[in-house]
Amino acid sequence: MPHDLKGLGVRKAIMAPLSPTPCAEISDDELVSISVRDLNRQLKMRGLTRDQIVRMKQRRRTLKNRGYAASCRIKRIEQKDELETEKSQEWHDMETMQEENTRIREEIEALRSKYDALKRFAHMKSIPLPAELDMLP
Amino acid sequence: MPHDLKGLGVRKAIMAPLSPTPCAEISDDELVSISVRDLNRQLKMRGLTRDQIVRMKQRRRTLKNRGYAASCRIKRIEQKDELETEKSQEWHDMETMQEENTRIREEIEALRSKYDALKRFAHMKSIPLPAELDMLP
DNA sequence: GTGATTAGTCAGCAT
DNA sequence: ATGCTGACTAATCAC
Repeated sequence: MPHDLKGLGVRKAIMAPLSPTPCAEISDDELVSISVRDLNRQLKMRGLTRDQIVRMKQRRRTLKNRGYAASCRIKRIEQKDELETEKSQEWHDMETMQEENTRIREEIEALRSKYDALKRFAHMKSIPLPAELDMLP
Repeated sequence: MPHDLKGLGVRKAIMAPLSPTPCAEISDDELVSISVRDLNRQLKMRGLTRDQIVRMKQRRRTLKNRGYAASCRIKRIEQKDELETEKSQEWHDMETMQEENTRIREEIEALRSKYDALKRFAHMKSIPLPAELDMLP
């Protein structure tokens, strides 16, 4: 998953002390994005000393690390948001089911009383009910 | 909330470059824990230069910051754990309610068929039922 | 080498 | 001064 290093709230003021090398010509954006092969080509093209090359490589690594750290933070925030979203969704489902449950309980209550009324009616009319119809589960 | 700076996986190797001051005698543990007043007393007692005092104060701040960062991370982890715990608890409650719901639905079904049987019985015996007892809600 | 993660440093905000 | 947090550096680990 190639990550987009841009737009991550970079603290540019801190960059300066990291690049005391006046050999520039290669921007940070290029430095982190071009391939190692191309970078080596570029470094050789301009006549950089061994030391300057090492510093460039280190700088590349640092810039990469900066991006990794940023995406790590973003990931953390996204996971937290996801958890909270799922939680509130579950809470909502819970609420719905709770209501459904209440509704069903009322329905059962209504059924029960209707059944009782039916049995009272039978008793009033002195109609004997078969045993299996006399008892409610 | 005074925080416990100990046992936070301190990278001691990194401390060295921060204290090039040979004026020690005050350990890091003391430095972060004693009050400002006591620290000032100690600094005056030993004859530290203006510069050394500034460095000591800065070092104190850095040590404090190290602790703050650690507790900040711990807090983040705890909050995440809390969220996950609450979520799985809700999931469990959900499961329970789901079962309850199913149970009630079966109960209602049983009631309904019993009621129907009662009505069929009445019809068989040619017993006229009052309208309000003939219809189920 | 790349990417992720952890501990630590520092700046900036709020108290 | 203190405490917290975001952004960054550096170390370390897995691949």
